[in-house]
Formats: sequence, C-alpha cells, structure tokens
Amino acid sequence: MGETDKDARQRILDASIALFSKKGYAGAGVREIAAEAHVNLAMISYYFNGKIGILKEIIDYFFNLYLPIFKNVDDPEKSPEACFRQLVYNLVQFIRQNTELFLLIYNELPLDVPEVAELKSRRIQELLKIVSGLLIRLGLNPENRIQVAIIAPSLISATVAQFRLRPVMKQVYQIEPNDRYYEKYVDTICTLFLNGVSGLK
Amino acid sequence: MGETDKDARQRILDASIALFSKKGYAGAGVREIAAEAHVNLAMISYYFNGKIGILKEIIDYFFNLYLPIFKNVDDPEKSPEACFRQLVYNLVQFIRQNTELFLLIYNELPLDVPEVAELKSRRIQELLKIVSGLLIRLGLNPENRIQVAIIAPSLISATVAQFRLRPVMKQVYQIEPNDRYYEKYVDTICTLFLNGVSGLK
Amino acid sequence: MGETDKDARQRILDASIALFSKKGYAGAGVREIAAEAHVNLAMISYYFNGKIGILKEIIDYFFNLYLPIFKNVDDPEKSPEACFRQLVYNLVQFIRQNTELFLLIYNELPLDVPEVAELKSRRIQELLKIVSGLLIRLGLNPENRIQVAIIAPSLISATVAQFRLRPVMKQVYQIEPNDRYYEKYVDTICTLFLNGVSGLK
Amino acid sequence: MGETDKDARQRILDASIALFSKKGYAGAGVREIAAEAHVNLAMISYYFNGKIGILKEIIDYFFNLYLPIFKNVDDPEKSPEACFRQLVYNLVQFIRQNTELFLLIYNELPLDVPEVAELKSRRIQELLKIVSGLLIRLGLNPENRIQVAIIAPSLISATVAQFRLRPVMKQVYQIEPNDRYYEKYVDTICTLFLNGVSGLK
DNA sequence: CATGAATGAGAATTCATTCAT
DNA sequence: AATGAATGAATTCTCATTCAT
Repeated sequence: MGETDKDARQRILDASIALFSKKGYAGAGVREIAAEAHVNLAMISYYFNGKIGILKEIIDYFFNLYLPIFKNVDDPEKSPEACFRQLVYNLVQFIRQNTELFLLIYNELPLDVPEVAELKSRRIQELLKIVSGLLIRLGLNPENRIQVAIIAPSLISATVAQFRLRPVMKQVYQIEPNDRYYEKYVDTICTLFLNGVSGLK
Repeated sequence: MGETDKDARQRILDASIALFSKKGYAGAGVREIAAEAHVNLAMISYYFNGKIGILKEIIDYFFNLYLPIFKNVDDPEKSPEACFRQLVYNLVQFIRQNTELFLLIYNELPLDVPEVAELKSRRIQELLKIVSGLLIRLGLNPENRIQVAIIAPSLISATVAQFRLRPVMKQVYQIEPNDRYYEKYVDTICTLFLNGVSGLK
Repeated sequence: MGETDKDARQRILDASIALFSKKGYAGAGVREIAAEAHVNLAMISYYFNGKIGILKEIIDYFFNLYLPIFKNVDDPEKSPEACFRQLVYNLVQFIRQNTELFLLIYNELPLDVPEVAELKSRRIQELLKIVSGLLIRLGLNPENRIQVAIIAPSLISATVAQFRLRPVMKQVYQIEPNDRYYEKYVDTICTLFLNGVSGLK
Repeated sequence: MGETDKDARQRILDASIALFSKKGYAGAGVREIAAEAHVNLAMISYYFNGKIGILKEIIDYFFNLYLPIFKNVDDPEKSPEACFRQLVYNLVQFIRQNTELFLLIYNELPLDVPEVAELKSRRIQELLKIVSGLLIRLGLNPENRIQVAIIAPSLISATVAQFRLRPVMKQVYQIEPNDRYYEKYVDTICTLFLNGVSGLK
C-alpha cells in the first residue's frame, strides 16, 4: 500500500518535471500530467493539493539537492582555484543528471506565479549568498559588491546556457554532448572565469 | 483612422510584451491583454489571428531589432577589443531599453510552443552564426568549434543574468540599476570575457 | 454607381447561394460570404439588413423562378401525359441550371430558422397546391386526398435525389451527368410515375 | 455509477438528435444541447470529444440501425414483390420510430462538414450498394446501371418526403399521421414503384 | 457606396478541482 | 488508495452587426 502510494506520487512528480520543463508551468495541464504519470486525475489533488502544490514540492526538492553543491566545495585543504573548478564540475554534473528539473527551475524563476513567489525569492537569496561567499574566498574584493553581484549569476547563467540551447547547439555546431565534451566544457568555463576574475582583481 | 488602427495594434503588442514577459506566453490570457491594452477582446483575432499570432509578430519584431546589434559592431577600423566592448555595450543598452521584450524572448526560447518552434529555431541559428563569426574575428580559433559554441551563448546568458534576477538583486546586493551601475556592468563583463578569452587562446 | 451597386448585391447573392448550399445557412458565415463575393463585410447589412435578409431574398428569388415551371405546363392542347413529361423535363432542366439554389432551398426547408418560417411555409403551400392540381388533371381521384398528398412531394423528392447525391453517384455508379444521361433520367422518372399512377387509379 | 454514466451520455445523444434534426448540425449549439440534456456543458467534451464527436457517433449509430433493414428483407421464400413491400414497410416503420434521427441524417448528408465527410461517404456507398442489389433481385436489369442508380435513391427520397414536410402536410392536406394513414402510405408507395418498375422492364 | 475598426454576445473547448463511491 | 463523473469558471476564438469616416 505504501509502495503503490509512493510510486504514484513519484510518477506524478517525474511527469510534472518533464512537462513543466518542456512547456512551462502554465503551459502544462494536470490532465496531461496525470496521463503521462498513468495516474487518475484526482490523485494530483489528493497528493499535492492541486497543481500549484506540485510546483512547490518541485522547488523544495530542487533546492535541497542544489544548494549542497555549493556548500560542499568549500574545502580549506584545496586551493581556491581547485575549489572553483570543483564547483563548476559539480554544477555541470548536476545539470547533466537533472537537466529537466534544472531548466524548469531556471526558466520559471523570473515568472510571476504569485503562489510561489515568496518561496522562490527566499531560496534564490540563500543561493546567491553562498555563491558570493565562494567568489570572495576566490579572491574577489568583498567591498566591491557590484563585481560579486555581476559575476555570481553570470557564472551560473553561462554554465546553463549550453543546456538551454541543446537542440539548437547540435544543429549549429554539430556537437555531441558526451563525457568528453563536458570535460572540455567545464575546462573552458573555468579557464574563462578564472582568467577573467584574475583580470578584475 | 490610420491613427486608431496603429494605436490599437501597438497597444496590444505592448500589453502582450509586458504580460508575456511577466507570466510567460501560456500564463497570460487574451482577456488580460485586451484589458491592459484597452482594446476589445475580438481585436486580438482581428489584428493577429489569435494569441499565437501575437507571439509570432513579437518574435519577428524582436529579431529584426536584435540582429542588427551584432551586425553593426564589425568595424575594421577598430581593434577587436574595441569591437567587443562596443558589442557588449550595445547589448546592455538594448536590454535596458527593451527589458521586457528581451526577457520574454529569452524565457520563451526553450519552451515548446509548436506553432512557433520552426520560427524560433531559424532565428536563433541566424543569431548564433553571427555571434560565432564575431568571436572568431576577435581571435578565437575557428577550428575549435567547441570553444566558440560554449562562449557565444555564455556571453549572452551572462549579460542577461542581471536583468532576469533584477528584483532579487536589489534585495540581496542593494544595487541601484542606474547609468553608472550599467557602465560598471559593461566593463566587468568585458574584462571578464576578454581576459577569459585571452587565457583560452 | 448604380452598376457597381447592382454588381456587389448580385455577387453577395451568388456567393451566399454557393455557400449556403454547401454548408447550410447556419454553417456559412458572413465573413466567408463577403470574402467570396469580394465585397466589404458591412455591405451585407447595407444591402440585405443582415444575414437573414439574404436568405429571405434567396427564398423569394427561388420561388419566383420555380413556381412558373408548374404553372406553365398546364396546356389544354396537350395530353395529360405530355404535360407531365413536360413538367418533369422542365423541373430537371431547372435543377440542372440552378443546382445550388435548388439544393439550398430543399435542404433548408425543414430546418427551423424562425425568421423565415412563415415565409417558407406560405411558399410551400402555394407550390403543393399547384402540383396537386396537376396530378388531379392527370387522372388521380381528387377525393383521395391522401394519394395526392403522397405522390406530389414524392415526385419532387425523387427527382431531386440524384442531385443531392451527385458526388456519391459518380463514384458508386460511374455516372457521367451529361445531356444524354439527363434525357434518360427524365424518361425513367416519367415512366416510373406515369405507370405507377396508372396502377393507382 | 454505470447508470449515471450511461444516462448522461444517452441524454446528450438524445438531445443532440432532437436539436440537430430541428436546426441542423451547425445551427444547434452545445449549450442548448447541454441544457436540453440536463448535463453540464463540459460533459460533452468529456464523453464525445466535442460537438463533432456527437455527430460522428450519431452517424455510426444511425447506420448500424439502418443498414440491417435492407439486409433483412432478402427472403428467398417470398416473392420479389412481397420482399419489396416488406422493405418499404420496414423503412416507413423505421422512419416513424426514428423520425428525428432519420431526418437529421438525411438533411446533413449533402452538407459539407469536413470532419465527417469521409465517414458519411463510406456509409452511403455501403447503403447504395445494398439497395441496388435489392432492386436487381427485384427484377431490374443489372446491366442498366443508370436505371438502378435513379430508382434506388428515388425510392428512399420519395418515402422520406412525407416526414420532411409533415408540419406543412397537416395544414395543406388535413392529414392525421396515424397507423391507418401509414398503411395507406406504404401501399401507395409500393404500388407506385412496383407498377412503375414493371413499366420500365 | 465603400471601408476598416470596433463591439458585445456567443461560440466551443479546456481548465483545475471536487465528489461519491 | 483509486476511480470516473461531474462541476463551474475561464479559456480562446468567432459571430453578426454597427459605426465613423
């Protein structure tokens, strides 16, 4: 009984992530989700108290996975550069493994869905503080708030850019997104930002 | 009569850009748009053949404004660095002046709206080719497709990141987005990328 | 000026007959009609006081053409059989020359369009009385109201059946609807009914 | 639960038949149907996938009732005349018991509703082939395709004519459509066609 | 006469949710 | 826990008509 329960719940979450990611929260319907999850329509309200409940749960689920990535790279034994490289590597790995989930959050972030506005805002602030702290430990001047404010989100946006455009990238650049590619990817982003930040110091 | 015509059409477009930008294409309703534009509901179908027609027109309108930005910075008289700085400056100016329009396109880009899929794909490819060409003229190795493929979208995403998060940025970093701020902004992004790219060569 | 006027009016009528015939009165829209007639939408109200006005005019136009067919075959010089054959011949010729108009009236007849109910009813009664008189002159017993009541509409329905099913008839029976075919058609219907009526006497 | 289901579905079908028959498919609205069926508006899409789905179902329902009438009269024990009389009798009985359904199909047949065009065409061809076979077994020359092609649809149209004009018939001929009337009706049509066909042989 | 814009009512459909079972 | 039916609001779109020019 518990088994079936958990299954259905999870199937709804999985289907929602896939569909919200593809069509946006507003663009995907509960019927669609129920069909994709092989679940009766009414189960969505039963488990999540409506469509918005799914989104709330996804947001929480996401940040609980996502924030640790940034917390775990702060290793005093390693050089700041190594920490930074580790962060970008972890970030790319995370996005590769949770592409739909990540894009869904990234795309919905700036959209106005009143019911989750507060929730989103709180989580993003948490995140930005962590990233900022990290950049300062990498050598940026903490007095120069603007610099930090610019580079922190830029880093994440720059990293995610590939994944947002994946379908187009394949066509335009004939890229095959395999392990080797993402190795180069991490390396390029790291070099770009590490050299860039050096120049700013 | 021509006056009224242009007015109503334009008001619909303006309202749509504002609302699509805020709530996403799927999240904004035609009633809302009509109300915001002070226009009768039926005028939307009259002028644009339905909601999707507005989006198509917006996409075309956007790219017709946007692409020239990239085409116009290729001045042989100037150094590559100057060209690059000019590009980022123009880009930031453009986004500042068309924030909602820009964010709307940026956010809708990866979403699946079958009726405009082809249109979007075609325009993005156009864009990526131009930006890639620009980066190569700036010194990146054209043989190294992957590098170009990574940096081109990263540059744009990094630049737009501020605008996507503007409401949060104010709270977290106490930033006042005025002329002076954007001057620094352009400078920071340019230095970051120019130094970064140097490191990659 | 009068020229253009008359032209536009007539084009609206022609387009309406074609479209009403194809899609029914309710199924055809005024925009469609205006487009087909190469006329501005507002002209329909101008000339006909709205969509229903077109239908009224068509009904009148039709019966003013149609009723004389039945009146003109009552020639005392000819035998009743010859008169009957003349009637069916004229009827088939009329339908061939005004197929769309005829089918439109035939199909709309039983439908409930309150605004023209009275008009239709009056015209059909006129018609039925004429046909009944004709059948009596052909030898049917006028006392036997039921017989007349059955045969009069049957004759017309039987005659029009071909035209209603024309697209299907071609496929099923490989019929080519040319002059020769309609000669046989008239002959068959006449023989069928004349022999049939003889048997009933 | 099965009860309620079947009831609502059936009530929608019944109401649709009544209204489509009265006003035509295009002239009747789903709101009207839902009201007449005492059903929530959304149930129409729920059960039939929209208005057109009702029509499709009605067409199928009709022909599944209607075709057997023609198949079941081919009794080798009886004379061809007896078979023919049986057919007309069955046909009239069927139309009396399903007047609205029959008229609806008859009236919509020639109208252009793209979504059901193929469906209609297929069913009518089925029907015509059966009726043609029947007429040939009744003595018509199978070589004379045109004769068969004319008489088959004429028979049905002649038979249905009364029902189409029922409101007018009452006024013009003071007919009371009771059992005795329809007995005479069947007899008249049969004599008419049997004598008529004899004359053609 | 003719036009394009505008209107408001109504069309069909879809939405997320709820209910009884 | 799970279902299918049902609901009512809201969706987009189309309708016939009218108006100012």
